[in-house]
Amino acid sequence: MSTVNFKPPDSPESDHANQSNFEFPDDYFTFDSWLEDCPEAISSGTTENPVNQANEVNDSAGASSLLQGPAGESETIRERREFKERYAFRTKSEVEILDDGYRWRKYGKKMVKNSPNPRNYYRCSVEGCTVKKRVERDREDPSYVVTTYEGIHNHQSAS
DNA sequence: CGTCTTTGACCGGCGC
DNA sequence: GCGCCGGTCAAAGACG
Repeated sequence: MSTVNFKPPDSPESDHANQSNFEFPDDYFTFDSWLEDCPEAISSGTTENPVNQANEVNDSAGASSLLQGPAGESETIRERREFKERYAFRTKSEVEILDDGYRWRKYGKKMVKNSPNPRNYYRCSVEGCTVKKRVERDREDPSYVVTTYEGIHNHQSAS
């Protein structure tokens, strides 16, 4: 199954636009303001199983670069609150190209040091839509894919 | 013919 | 001041 129809929670009201039944991933997470600002929040009260999931996402994400310096202990990290709506999903899939009903154009690939797997950057093909998508494989579970949506679609599903 | 993938290079920020 | 790292761009090619 390379095609998974699913609608992000930030989607407008076009629920049953052309897909009313979407497969809900095994693992699924949503972040309103990401967790790089308060990594403690997810590790102190939101975690039921601190074995992986949120911890994995947090650790494998860019947050690690902010937390890697326990010696420096910079407190000015949280000064940056310019993030928009960001949603991270952890899905069990063979392929990272999950079709969510929108058209994505890949604009970059990068190898992150924290992960042996490359990270893919996608962007919505629709002009005027600034939604971006970041897809990365799980560091310890190659069968899992971490998809991070950034922004909100200001148009209907184009597909 | 139009659209999208790919790859390397480039850039800016932050850390040291 | 330099180096590292993540993120983005851009040209060429592939593909339908």
